[in-house]
Amino acid sequence: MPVFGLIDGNSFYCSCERAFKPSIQKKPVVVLSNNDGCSIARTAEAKALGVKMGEPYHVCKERPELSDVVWFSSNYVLYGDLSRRFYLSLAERLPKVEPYSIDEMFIDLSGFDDVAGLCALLRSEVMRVAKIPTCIGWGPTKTLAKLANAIAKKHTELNGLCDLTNEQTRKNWLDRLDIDEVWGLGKQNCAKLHKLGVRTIADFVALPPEHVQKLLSVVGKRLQLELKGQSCLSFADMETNKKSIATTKSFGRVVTQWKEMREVIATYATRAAEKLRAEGLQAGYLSVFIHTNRHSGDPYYSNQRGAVIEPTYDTAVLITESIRLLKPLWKNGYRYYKAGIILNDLSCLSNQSDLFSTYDKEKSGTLMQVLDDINARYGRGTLRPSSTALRPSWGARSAMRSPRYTTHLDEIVKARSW
DNA sequence: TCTGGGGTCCTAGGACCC
DNA sequence: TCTGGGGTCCTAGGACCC
Repeated sequence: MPVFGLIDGNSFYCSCERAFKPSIQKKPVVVLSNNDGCSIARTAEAKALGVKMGEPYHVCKERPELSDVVWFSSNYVLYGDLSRRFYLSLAERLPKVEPYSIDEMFIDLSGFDDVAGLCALLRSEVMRVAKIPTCIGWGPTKTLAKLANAIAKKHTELNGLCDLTNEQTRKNWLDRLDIDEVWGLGKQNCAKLHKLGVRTIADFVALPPEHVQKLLSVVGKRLQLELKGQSCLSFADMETNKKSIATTKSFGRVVTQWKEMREVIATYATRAAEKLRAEGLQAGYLSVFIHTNRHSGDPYYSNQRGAVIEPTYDTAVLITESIRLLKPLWKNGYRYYKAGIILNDLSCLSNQSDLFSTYDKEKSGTLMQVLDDINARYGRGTLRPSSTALRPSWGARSAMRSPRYTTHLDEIVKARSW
């Protein structure tokens, strides 16, 4: 029988910040979203003080009881690098590790005699190598592993481990836990189920499957089977490619001029193209959106447009197409606050020139390779299209970003300051 | 002044085809 | 009076996740 495990980092972004700052080990720590907009990671101490997930920073700042909180702008370069170390320390000891997000991985624990002993070892290794405290849950399906992990996190007396392979143990928990603990049952679905009087996970599991499918589609039906111990979600094939690549960001200040918006879109398209090439992919569908801020009281306007394009990974082509899509979206007089580019219909790139191609793919490939090589060596933005901005005035704020300790030599930890 | 960014999967409905 | 049906592809939008 397969055993699925889920390991995840506790308050991952905060733990990354703590890894290089012993002075904040016991302090309440919060990491903020892009643009220092709202809270996205909180330590237990910060949660105890009442900092909510997604709470705006400008509101938190005014609360006197939060004066001791240590705030950080997000530092994705640092978190990404520690996530890589986290992954490597697991991959060294396990046959299959499937990263699910930056801070959690599914692991294959099938066939081990002492799973609890192994998991305790994995936790201490991740702590040693990446300085990240973790929890591990496991069971016969992914959904149960995820649930076990949530239990381990909440119940500190379990020492970070929770085993749901035993049917009786499982039943005890399912009787006690509310349906909103289930991975995949969100607000809307829980509301539907509450209307039917379904409260606990055991209640949900007891519903007739046809009934569940009618209410929650095949997703709900699958969830129910998974909770019963019948595995429907297998380990993902690591070869499977991404379905979409996006660069969507709010600005550090509102944008009101067409000239600036054109620069935004060119910059985002350039970044999206870099991500695309880093994955060895090309895109066959491109969409662009812009909107104003719906919270600010400004007149709200939001629009989006997409188009099928000849599959490409070429920055210049993607910029041209993006600007073409942007033109009909633009309306003078609005205070724009966010824009984005989304690439879809991704396929592995081929260098063979298409018979009907309107541009020279071989030449484009060479040029992009040179561009990426130079930027890899000398830093992103060393070589860039003239329509883009390197440090634009509309760029995001991140006043409280910690040093990128592990990836930038000039930002390395100082053992002693002179 | 100030409320994230980047993903996945599923469904419905229109266009088009024979 | 009676005016097909079934299939595919594309796109938009909803719900969910971290």
